[in-house]
Amino acid sequence: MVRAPCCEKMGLKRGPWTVEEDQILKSHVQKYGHSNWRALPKQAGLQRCGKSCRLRWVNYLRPDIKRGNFSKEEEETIIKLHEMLGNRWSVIASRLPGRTDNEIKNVWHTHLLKRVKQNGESKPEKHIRIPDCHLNDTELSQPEGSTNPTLSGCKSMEYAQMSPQPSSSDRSSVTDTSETNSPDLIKVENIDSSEIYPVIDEDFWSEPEMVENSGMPSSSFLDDLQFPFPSSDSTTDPAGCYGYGPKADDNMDFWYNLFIKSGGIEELPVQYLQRYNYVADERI
DNA sequence: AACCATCCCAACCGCATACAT
DNA sequence: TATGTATGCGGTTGGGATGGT
Repeated sequence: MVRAPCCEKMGLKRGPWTVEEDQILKSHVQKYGHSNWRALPKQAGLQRCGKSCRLRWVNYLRPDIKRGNFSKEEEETIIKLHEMLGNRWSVIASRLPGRTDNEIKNVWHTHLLKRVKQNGESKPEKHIRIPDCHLNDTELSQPEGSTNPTLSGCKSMEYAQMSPQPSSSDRSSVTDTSETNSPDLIKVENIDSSEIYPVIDEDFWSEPEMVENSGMPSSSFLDDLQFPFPSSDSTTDPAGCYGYGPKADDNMDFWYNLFIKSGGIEELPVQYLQRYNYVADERI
């Protein structure tokens, strides 16, 4: 059964916004903020649902929205980021101050996708999906001169210069930060890759200790694995991070990609992920 | 001028996640 | 821990604008 749209319940208005509605919403948000979108339309006297108000504000009324066509540079940035991140429009938008995820998504589908196809710019076989908890302003990059990370195996590692990830509700703060440093655009190529990829200690490269005839790493080897998730109490276990990270799937994708692309101990990720009911075959 | 096809974008929907209790 | 609610995100769509015939 399909859930009825929220606006239908109360006979609330849908469709295009009028100038009057825009004015009411804009002045209300500027005056009182938007701590509670659900209550906002009632307080402001709008016959709209909170979701609709939020969308209108975020995509159109926000004062920092940049209008007009995308510059060549902006388009290049979108293409580049899309190649790295896939359809993660909100993350891409956070790199383009004044542009909304909706706008970027539209531009991608109407212009850029065609251009990319025309130019024969192929999509990577698989995106390296960095967990959201690791995506901050300085973390959108890749190892120098390569599309994919080249880590081989993983025993212990730590992140360099790990900084807290703003919550999704803080998206505007990401934009604001970049604006204070002036550039309209944050250049992908200016980001230091050492800030995102782990610093690996020597033990990292050692072969896993295997249980005889099982194809499985020994339990002591698994127990010794160090995972660099900062928010978890259980830093030795990706599943320990599962409940903490903003997007659990992203965490697993990250690890999966990391391991699968490794040349050293390919058995480990499959076995390890299966331990957490993550069907590896679907991800290959 | 009239019709049709395509483009473009604002707005919507449903799901995932975060947060509160 | 379980459940309910609020918010954010990404995919999709409706309809106005534009261009071609």
